Amino acid sequence: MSAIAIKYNDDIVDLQTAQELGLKGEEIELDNSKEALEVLRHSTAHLMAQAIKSLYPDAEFYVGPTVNEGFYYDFKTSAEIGQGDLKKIEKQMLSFAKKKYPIERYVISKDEAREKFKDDHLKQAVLDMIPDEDVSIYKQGEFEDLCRGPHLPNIGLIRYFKLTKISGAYLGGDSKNEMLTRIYGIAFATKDALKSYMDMMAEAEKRDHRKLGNEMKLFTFREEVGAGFPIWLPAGGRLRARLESLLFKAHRKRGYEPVRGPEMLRSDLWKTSGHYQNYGENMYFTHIDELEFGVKPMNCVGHIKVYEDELHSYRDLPIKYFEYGVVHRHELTGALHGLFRVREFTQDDAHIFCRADQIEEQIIEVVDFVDKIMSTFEFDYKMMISTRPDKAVGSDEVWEISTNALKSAMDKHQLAYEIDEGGGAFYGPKIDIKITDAIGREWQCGTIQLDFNLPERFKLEYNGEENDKIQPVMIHRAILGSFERFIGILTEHYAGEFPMFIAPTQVAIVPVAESHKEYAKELSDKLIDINADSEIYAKNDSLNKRIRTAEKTRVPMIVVVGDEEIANKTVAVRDRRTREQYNLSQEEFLKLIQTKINEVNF
RNA sequence: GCCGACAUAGCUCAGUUGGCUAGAGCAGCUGAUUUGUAAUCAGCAGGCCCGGGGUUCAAAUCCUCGUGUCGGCACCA
Repeated sequence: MSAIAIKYNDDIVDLQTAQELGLKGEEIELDNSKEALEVLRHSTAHLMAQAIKSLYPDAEFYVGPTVNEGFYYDFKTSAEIGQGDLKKIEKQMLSFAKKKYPIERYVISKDEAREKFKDDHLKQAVLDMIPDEDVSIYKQGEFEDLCRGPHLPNIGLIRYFKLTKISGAYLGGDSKNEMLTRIYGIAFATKDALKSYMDMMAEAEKRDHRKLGNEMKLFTFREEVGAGFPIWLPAGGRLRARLESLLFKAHRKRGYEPVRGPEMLRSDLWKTSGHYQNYGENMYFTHIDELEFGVKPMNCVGHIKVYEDELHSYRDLPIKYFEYGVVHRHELTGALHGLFRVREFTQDDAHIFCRADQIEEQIIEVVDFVDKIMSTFEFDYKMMISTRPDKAVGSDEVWEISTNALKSAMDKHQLAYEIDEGGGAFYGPKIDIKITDAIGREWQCGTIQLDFNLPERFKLEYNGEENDKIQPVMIHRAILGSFERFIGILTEHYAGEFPMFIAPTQVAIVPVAESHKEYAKELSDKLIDINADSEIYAKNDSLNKRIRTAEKTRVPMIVVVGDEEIANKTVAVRDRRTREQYNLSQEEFLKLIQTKINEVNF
C-alpha cells in the first residue's frame, strides 16, 4: 500500500501539497486510522459534490467538512432533492471513482478565485471567511473546488462509502440565514469497516426507545393529546414507579426532605427570580381573574417558598428539599424527540440551601450520589463545568467566585472534568454529568448548579452565630435529569431488557396446561408479597407459543410449571440470555427474586 | 421555528397512470385442541384511508391550509 498523505508537525499534509512545498514526514497509508479517514472522508465529500454538480448543474457549494460521523456537504440547487435521490448520487459517485481521476492542487489569489467562482454566491461567502491572500483549488476531472485540503491523490481510492442522510441546514449555522441542502455520508478504507458501521447503526435503530416503548407498551404519544406530552402506559408506569421508589429511599437516606410546590405561580415571582425576563419565551402563561400566572418550568421558586416558611439557624444547614417536580417548557416542534425532548416532564429535582463553607462538601456529596446511581446502571460518565452564558443575572464577581468554587471542589477531590465555556444556567455555573451508554453514545443527564443569585433576589437568610442575618447559598441538582429522558436512555442502554430491579414485570409464569393455572396463581400471589410483579400466560395457545410470547416481552425471568413442579413444589426457570433451564424449589426461587430486587440500593 | 419526507385496522405494512365492495400478517374475539420450553387448526370481527377546504362525473390517490410523526438544522436551565 502506498502513502496517501504525510504527517508534518502534527498536521496532515496531502501528497500534492507535500510535493509542491518539498515537505517530508511520516507516511499515512489508506487504512481506518483517524488520520487516513479524515483525508478519505474529505475527498469523498468532494466526490459527492462532483456527482451533485454533474446531476444538478446549477448547484452551488458552501462547505464540506468531515465530522465525527463521516462528512457532509452543504449546497444549494433549484432542483428538489429527496432521500430517494441519494442512491442516484451514490451511483454517479461510483462511476466517477471508476475513472480514477487524479486530484490536482494549485494555488491562486483570492481575487482570481472570486472571478473563477463568480456565479457561485456560496463560494463567495466562503471566500469572505478566508483571511489569506492566496487560496488553494483542488481539481478532479472537470470538477474544481475551493478547498484547504488535505485530499487523496486519486478519487479511485474511494470505494467504501454510503450517503446516509439528507436534510436542511442554515448557512453558517445561523437560523437568520438561508437554508441549504445538506447531505451526510460515511466512508471507510475497507469493506468490513463500512459493514460494521452499518451494523452498529442498525443496532441503534433496534434499540430506539420510541420503537421499544411502543412494542413493550411503556408509553405512547397521541396526536389529539398534543405534541410532546407523553402518556405512560401500565408497563411504563410500573417501571417508573420502581425507579421512583428506589430514588425516594436514596434521598431520605441522604437527609433530603420531600416537599412540593404548586404547578403554577404568579408571574410576579417569575419576575423576581428572573425567569420571566430570561426564560419567558419557553414558559406557558395563563390568567386567573386579573392576575397572570406562569406554569413552572423549574421547581426552584417553589422550594424557595418552602425555605421561607420558617426562620433558619446556621445550625440547621444544609437544608435539602427534593421533589419529583413536573415542569412544562415550550420546546420548539422540531426539537421534540420521543421521551428525550418533551414539553412536560418530571425532574428528580432538589435544592440544597447551605452556608458558603459547606459548598465543597455538598458538591462532593452530590457527585458521590451521582456516581452511585450511574454505576448501578453500568454507565460510564464524565463531568463538565459550564461557565457564564451571555444571558445571565448577577455580577461578574459572583460568577467568578461560584465558578471557582466548583472547580476547587473538583480539584481537591481529584475529580476530572472538562470546561464548557458559556454553557451555564442564567443564574449560576454548573457541573453537568454526561453518561455513555452500552453502545457508546453520550447523553447529558444530571446537573449540579451553584447559585448565589436566587438567594439574593429573594433575600433569603439564616441566623448566624452572632445572630446576624446571612444569605445562604443554593445548590440546584438533578441526577437523572428527568424520568422521561432517563427512562428513554435506559431503554436504549438495555435494549429493552431491563434488569430485575426496575423491569415492568419481574417474572412470566407459564403453566403447561389448564390444570396448572392454580399453582401459577399461587406463585403469583407469593411474588406480590415480595414486591415482584408477574404475569401468567394461560391463554388457549400452545405451550411453545406462550413461551415465545413471554420471551418477546423481554421479561427477565420465565418459569414454567406443570405436573412435576406441582408435585415437587418447584419451578422450571428459563434464563433469558442463555435459554437454558434449571429447577428451583419454590423457596429458592422466591429468595432469588427477592435478592435480585433488593440487591440494588442507591 | 426552518429545510425535506411521511400519515391506510390496536401494531407492522400492501393498495398501479384518480375508477367497482380498501387488502395482508400479527394482536383481538369464538370454537376445537390441554399441550413440557420461541408461532396448533378453523371461523369471526375490526377502517371518517390524520382533520378542514378545494379540483373532478369520480379522490386513500391531485391541490391547499392545519395537526402529528420522522431525518437534520437551529434551540436546549
